Amino acid sequence: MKGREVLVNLFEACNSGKSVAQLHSLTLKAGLAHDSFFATKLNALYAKYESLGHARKVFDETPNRTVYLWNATLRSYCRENQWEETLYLFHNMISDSRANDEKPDNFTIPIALKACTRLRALAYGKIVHGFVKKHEKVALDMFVGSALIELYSKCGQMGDALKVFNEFSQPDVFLWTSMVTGYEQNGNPEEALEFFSRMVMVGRVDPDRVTLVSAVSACAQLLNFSLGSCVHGVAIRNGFNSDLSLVNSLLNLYAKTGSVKTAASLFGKMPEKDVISWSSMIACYTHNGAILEALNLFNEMIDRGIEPNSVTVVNALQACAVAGNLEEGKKIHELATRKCFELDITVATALIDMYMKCLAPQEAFELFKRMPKKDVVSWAALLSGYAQNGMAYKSMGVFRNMLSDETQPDAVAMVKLLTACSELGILQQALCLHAYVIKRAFKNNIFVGASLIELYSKCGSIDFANRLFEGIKDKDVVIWSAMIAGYGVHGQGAEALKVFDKMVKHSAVKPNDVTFLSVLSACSHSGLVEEGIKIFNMMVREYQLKPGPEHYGIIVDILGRTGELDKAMEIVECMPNPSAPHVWGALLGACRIHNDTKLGEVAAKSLFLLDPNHAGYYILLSNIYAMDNKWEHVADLRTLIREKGLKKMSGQSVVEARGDIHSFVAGDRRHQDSDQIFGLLGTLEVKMREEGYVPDVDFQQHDMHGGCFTDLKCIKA
DNA sequence: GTAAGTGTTC
Repeated sequence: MKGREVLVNLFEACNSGKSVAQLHSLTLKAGLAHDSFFATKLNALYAKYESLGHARKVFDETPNRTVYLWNATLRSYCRENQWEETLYLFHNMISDSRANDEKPDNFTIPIALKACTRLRALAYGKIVHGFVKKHEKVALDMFVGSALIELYSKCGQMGDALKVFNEFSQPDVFLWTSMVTGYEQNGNPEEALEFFSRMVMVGRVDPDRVTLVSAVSACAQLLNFSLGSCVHGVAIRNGFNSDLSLVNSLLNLYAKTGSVKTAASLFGKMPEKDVISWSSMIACYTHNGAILEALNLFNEMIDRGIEPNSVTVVNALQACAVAGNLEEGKKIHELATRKCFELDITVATALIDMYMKCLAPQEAFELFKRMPKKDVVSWAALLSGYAQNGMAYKSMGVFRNMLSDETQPDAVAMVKLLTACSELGILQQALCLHAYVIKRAFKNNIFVGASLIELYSKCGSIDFANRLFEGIKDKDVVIWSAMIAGYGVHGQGAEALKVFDKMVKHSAVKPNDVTFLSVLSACSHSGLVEEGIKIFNMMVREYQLKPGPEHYGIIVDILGRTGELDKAMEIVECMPNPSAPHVWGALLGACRIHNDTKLGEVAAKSLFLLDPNHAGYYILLSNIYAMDNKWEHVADLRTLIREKGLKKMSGQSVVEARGDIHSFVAGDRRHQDSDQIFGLLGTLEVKMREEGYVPDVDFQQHDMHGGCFTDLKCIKA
C-alpha cells in the first residue's frame, strides 16, 4: 500500500480528538498537509471532535482551497449556529479574494441561504439568489430551491417563495412541504391546506411527517376539527401516528378545537411523551375550563419526575390565573425561581398575570419592578391587571410610564388600555384615547375598533358607539359582537337582538362564539329568558358551535334568575366539562336569589374545590345561610374567611366632575366634600322613599365590605 | 445535505 492510501485508511478510522491531532502530524510528516483532500478531512474531524478554531487553522493554512474544503468549513460554522461567520466566509468565497480558490456549488448555496434565513438577512439572501441565477455552474436543484423557499417564507415573502416553487415542474416532498409550512407560519392556513391537498392529489407526492405536522397546525389555526381529523386519518394511513411531534401537534389541534376528550385519549395512548406533550395537555385543559385537571396533570408530571420547562410553567400559571388559585400559583412561582425561569420574560409576565388575576396586585408589581427587562406584553399585563383589580385609575399611570420607558403600545396593549378606561367610564378620557388611536394609526385594527365601541358604550355614550359602528365599512365579526355587547351592558337587550338579527340576515359575517356570548349576556341582563334559550339552541344546532364554560355560565344564569333551578342544574350536569367555576358560580348566584340552600351548598362545595380562595363564593353561601336563618353556618363561614385571610374586592365608583375624576368605595368619607355629598344622598333617599322606593337591605348586615377601602384618588383627566 | 410540535397581555 502506498503512503497516501495508508493515510486515507487511518482517516477513515479516526474517532476522537486525540487521534485527529496525531493524524494531523502524520499528514504534515508525509508532506500532504496541503493536499486538499486531507485538509478537508482534517477540517471536518477537528470541527467534530476538537474545536472550530482548530478546523479554521487548517482552512487558513491551505493554499488553493477546493470547493469541498470551503463547504466543509462553512458546514462546521453552520452546525455551531455561527451564522454571521458562515455568511462572512461565504462572502469571501464569492468576492474573489483568492484567485485560486474554487467558487460555490450546489452544496455551498443552501448553507449560505440557511445562514441568511436564520439571520433574517433577506437582502443578502437575494444576493445569493442572484448568484444562483447568474452562474450556470449552480443549478436550481431541490436543495437550493427549498432553501430559497425557506428563506423567503421566514422573511414573510410568500410571493417570492411561490415564484421559486413554480420553477419546478416536478417538486419533491421538501419543496411541497416548504410551501405548506411557509403558508402555515405566515398566518395563511387556508393556502397551506390548499398546497397540502394539491401535493397529494395533483403532485402525487406522499406527505412526510413534517408536512403532516404543518397541515395539522394549519387546521388548528383554522379551529377546524373535522379537517384536522382528516389529516389525522392520513397520518395514520401513512404510518406516522406514533411520531412524537405529529401527536403533539394533534394534541394542540384538539385543544384548540375544544375536543378535550379526544386530546386526553390521544395523550393517554401515547407510547412516549415528552415535556411538550405534557405542556400541551395542561394547556388543553386550561383553555377548555378544566382547571382542576390541568393542575392535577401538572402535579402528576412533577411527581413522575418529568422536568417542566418554562413553557410548562407558563401553562400551569395560566391555570392558576383562571382559577384565581393563589396558593398553587405561589408554589409554581417557587418552582420557577428555583429553576431560574423568572428571568424568562414570558414566565415573568405569566406570573404578573397570575398574581393580578388572583387579586394580588402588590405581588405582581413587586415582581414587575424586579424584571430586568420589560416588553410591551409585560407592561400590558400590569396595565390590565390593575383594571382587573378595580384600580383602573392606575392603568393610565402605567401607560404613561410605559411610554417614558420608550415602549410603544401594540394593538393588544391599546385594547387593554381602552378596556381599563372603560372601567373608569370617563367620557373625556375616552375621547382623548380615541384621538390617540387615530394619531397612532390603530384605527383600522378591528380589535381596537371593537374596544372603542365597548369604551363608548360603557361611558354611557351608546350613540357615539353606534356612530363608530356605522362608520366601519367592513364590519368584522368582532365589531358586530362589540356593538351587540354594547347594547347588552346598557340593558338594551331588544336592541342587541336587533343588531344580531341584522348581522345574521343582512351581512355575510357569521357569528362566532364571542358573538353568542354577547347576545346571551344581553339576554341575561335584560331578562329575556326565552330568547336566551332560543339563541343558545341556535348556536349549537344551526351554527354547530361548541359552547364553552362562559356560554354555559350565562345560560345557567338566565335559567337561574327566573327560578328554573332544576333546568339550570340539568345543564350543569350534562356539560361536557363540569368543573368550570363560571357555571357553578352562576348556579350559586341563582340559589341566593331563590333561597335554595340545598342546591347552593352543592354549588358552593364544587366552587370551594375549584377556587378555594375566592371570597365572593363564601360570602354568597353565607348570605344563603343567613336568609335561611342558619346563623351557626354563617358564623362558621365568617371564621373560615378570616382564617384564610380572604378579602372581597370592594366595588368602586368613579365620577367625572369638571375634568376631575373622583373615585370612592362604599362608606368612604375621605373626600373633602364628604359632608356635602352625604347630605345630598340623605335628601335623595327621602325623596326616593316618598316616590315609593323600598331599598333591598336583606344582605347588608352580612356583607363583607368593611376594612378594605382602596385609596381615594383624584386624577386629572 | 435541507424542515417541524407546547408559552406571556385578549
